[in-house]
Amino acid sequence: MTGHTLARLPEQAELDGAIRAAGLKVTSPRVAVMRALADLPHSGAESVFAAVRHDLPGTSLQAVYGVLAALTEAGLVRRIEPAGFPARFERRVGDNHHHAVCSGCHSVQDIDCAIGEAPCLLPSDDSGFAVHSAEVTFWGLCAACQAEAAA
Amino acid sequence: MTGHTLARLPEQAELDGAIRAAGLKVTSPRVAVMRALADLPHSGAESVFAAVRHDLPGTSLQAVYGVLAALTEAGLVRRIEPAGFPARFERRVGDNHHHAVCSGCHSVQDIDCAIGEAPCLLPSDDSGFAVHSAEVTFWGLCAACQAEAAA
DNA sequence: GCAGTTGTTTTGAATGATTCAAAACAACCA
DNA sequence: TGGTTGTTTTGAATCATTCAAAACAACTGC
Repeated sequence: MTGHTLARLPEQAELDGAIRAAGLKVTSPRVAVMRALADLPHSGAESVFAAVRHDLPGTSLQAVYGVLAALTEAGLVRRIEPAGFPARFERRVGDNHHHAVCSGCHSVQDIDCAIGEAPCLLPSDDSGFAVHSAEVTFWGLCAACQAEAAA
Repeated sequence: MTGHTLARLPEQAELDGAIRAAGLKVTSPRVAVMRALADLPHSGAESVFAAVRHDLPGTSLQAVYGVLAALTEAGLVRRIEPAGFPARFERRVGDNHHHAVCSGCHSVQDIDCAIGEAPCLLPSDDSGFAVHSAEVTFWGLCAACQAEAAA
């Protein structure tokens, strides 16, 4: 589903600081969710729940939803919602990057801005529409699924 | 919600032909859905249902869902799913155009390709991802909602 | 260090969009 | 015009997500 990154996992203090800096109370479910997303970016609520449960049994799914909502609201995580799929979350925020969704395995990968810097897109004729953000989703097959399809 | 276009409404025969050409049986719910979408593009299932009911009472919501699914499958309509909203449908298919969603009134407007012709977007680094399509959603305020906000 | 306040999590239930399944029905072909 | 096949109706289920009240825990100030 979602590829495991080899990125360094953040320290406890680092996560605490980020959460506190966002004006939120530091709680174990929040830290656990942040850690889970650092480990497995583009996870859905259900996957985050599974990961959180692993080192914090007794955590409820609703708590995970609540935490994800709070973190998203605070700008600590970003929510993406590919058409036809439950929402996914990631900690990479603030840069205007985009996503590629594999139609085969439903994995999501980050894609840097297609053209130049953020905001990298502007409509050719906006008819007076004031653009605040642009969201790009690429659909196709990831390298692994192409290989499998070739076999 | 969704702006009323002034576009010419298609003739019965035109709709029948399109549906038949797609390999589907021509039924009144299908014609009614096509007509509703010609009248009000970017409508959701619920709005289409309301419009269809108007001249075809007795039509069920499930039938509308079924018709929309069949027409989408056949390539006669396109389904768009802005994050956080129920799916919307439109008859403009085959060109790779995009959408602007107003955060104020939730209306959707078509936006022509941002840069050049379709496919107008390619990732800068695709890591072997084979892109089949690119979907762009602009978020912001439509002209009307800007005017209202200014007052 | 400890109590109060405020915000968070738990528990349990509800919601909304969408889909499934079986039976009644209608379009199209011969 | 009848048969076949695909479509719609009817009724119910599903999934992701949200709501609400009560139990609880983090932070503030003492």
